[in-house]
Amino acid sequence: MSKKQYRSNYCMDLNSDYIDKEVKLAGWIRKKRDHGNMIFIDLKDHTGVVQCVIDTKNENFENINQLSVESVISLEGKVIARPSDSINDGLESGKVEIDIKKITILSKAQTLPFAMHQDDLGEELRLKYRFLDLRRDEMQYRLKLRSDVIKEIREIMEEKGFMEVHTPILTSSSPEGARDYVVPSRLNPGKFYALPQAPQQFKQLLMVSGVSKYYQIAPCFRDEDTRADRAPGAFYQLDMEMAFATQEEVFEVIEDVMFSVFSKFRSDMEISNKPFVKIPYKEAILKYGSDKPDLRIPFHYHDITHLFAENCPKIFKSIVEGGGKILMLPVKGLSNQTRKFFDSMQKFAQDHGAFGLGYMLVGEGKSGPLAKILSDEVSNVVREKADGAFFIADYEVNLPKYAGPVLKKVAEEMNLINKDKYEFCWIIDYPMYEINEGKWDFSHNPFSMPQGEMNAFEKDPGEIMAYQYDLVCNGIELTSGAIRNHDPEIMYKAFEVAGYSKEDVDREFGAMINAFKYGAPPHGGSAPGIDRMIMLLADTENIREIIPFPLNQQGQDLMMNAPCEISNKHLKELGIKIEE
RNA sequence: GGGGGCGUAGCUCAGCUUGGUUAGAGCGUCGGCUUGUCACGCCGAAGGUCGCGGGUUCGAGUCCCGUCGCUCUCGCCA
Repeated sequence: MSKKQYRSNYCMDLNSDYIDKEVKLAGWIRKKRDHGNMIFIDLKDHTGVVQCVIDTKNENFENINQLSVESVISLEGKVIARPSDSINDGLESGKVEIDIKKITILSKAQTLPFAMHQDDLGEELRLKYRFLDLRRDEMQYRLKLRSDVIKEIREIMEEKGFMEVHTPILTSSSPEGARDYVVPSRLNPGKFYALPQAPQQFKQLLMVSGVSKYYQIAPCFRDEDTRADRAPGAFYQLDMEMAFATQEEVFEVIEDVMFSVFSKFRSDMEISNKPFVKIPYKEAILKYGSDKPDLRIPFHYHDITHLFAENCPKIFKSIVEGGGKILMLPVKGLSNQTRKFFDSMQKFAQDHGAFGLGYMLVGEGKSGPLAKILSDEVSNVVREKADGAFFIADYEVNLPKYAGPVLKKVAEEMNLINKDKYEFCWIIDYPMYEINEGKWDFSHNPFSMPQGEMNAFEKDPGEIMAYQYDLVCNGIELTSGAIRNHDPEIMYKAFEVAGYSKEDVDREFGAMINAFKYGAPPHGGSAPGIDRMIMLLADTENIREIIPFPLNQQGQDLMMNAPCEISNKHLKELGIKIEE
């Protein structure tokens, strides 16, 4: 077997410089154009396509004539200039073609379940034949982008002095968070490993070990139901953690990574300048109705509750007196919208749990359902901002359900989202606790440090904020992070509020609480979702488009037939009985 | 677990509203013709358990009930 048995060049290498050179190429037959006594072949490899030509004078003619598309061949031939009237300017190799001398058939292809150029295929079919789906140009591009993004991330992190450490895939189940994927243990019958939902505890333990800056391109496993931006099975995070770091120092690292990666791979887009905007959680809810605001939308809610102090219409009165808010959403161009538009927005809001969605237009005079009810003072405030506004009256706790979706829906329907921007923002000052069925529960990560540390607990739990932050881009949550609680006493106290005894904490989080008793540096970090970053970079609506081998919505791999049953022998070895 | 949408040829879909002769199209496949195409062209052919089960009806792809599958979404996602 000679070293270059299959190929001397790649398809896209070939241009006018190679004319009259003998070359060997290998790849797939993407297209055949049969002219009877002459056949054109588009040969495709990972670099692209080059046209090859053969006619009946060649003894290999019949071999090629019979070959199906997507068969794999190696061919030898001479690079020749195309006749001037058949140059293909749409193809990089379009000035030349290969005059085939000899071909070797390396692998015959059956008729494909779908044609390579089809781009409207059902997802089920694509996943079943993912190896073919990935052969298409669009998917090849996404594979390459994913690889390049991860390479870029690694380079930036290494340059900043971070060290990659691999953490276990088989670990123990944790009572907090999503459902775990579990793996039975043969050596310990009746016991189970869990796949890590994130390397959270390990990275904090690494801090205690004296690692100063840790990162990992880490797989995370959560048994959750699917969403367009959430894949079942595994997803990847740029997991990172820093010792002796403040929130600002973590932000600086993440901002550098995001800014570099997004500018490098989408130079056509406008990207938020560093430092990214910081929005306190409470403000985000009142301004955007969401802790994942899409800042490409050029309008937001305004709290105008104060304008209703004296002259409050009946329908709002009980809300205002009960401590609720009146929010105004001024939108430029609103007065040009049809009645049908307002009706559909009203229905949309109600479907999401709103009591109602009033509006007032102030284009020429006042109109709309609220025009008669609202004071001139209010309409003047609207007029300062726009020609019309929606109004919501509700308690703060109800806002995320519908105020955010309404804002987004209005922007989408009126086509007011700037698609040429990546708008980043930090959401900071998350509440440490929230009420859940009458008791206090962690609203985010239980390992976050409460602001004020031990002194925080002098406040009402609902007033305690955590050093907890999210990074959001175009309405998509890219990462959650926190400055951690490294003090066992504060941790016991924090868990006590959420109803955990000291014994509970020792039992459930033994490794970490124990480690913190042996000298733990203050530390904090974050974990941007790599799949979501690539989704934004590749402009796909669905996260599965940028995952090479995703599971479907039922958590199945239709290509590999996973999950699958296992033999009785296998089950017995694991000490497992399947209940019928 | 709840709600919406979809399921007809290998693929993408039309036909269903208003039940009625032999269920169509494009792409793909197969055969024939074709020496300058590059979404090659022209002629022809094969290919269907209309997801599955039941019901209504003289008659069901079409209407009704059930069921399965896919997909979007709510719950869920410390």
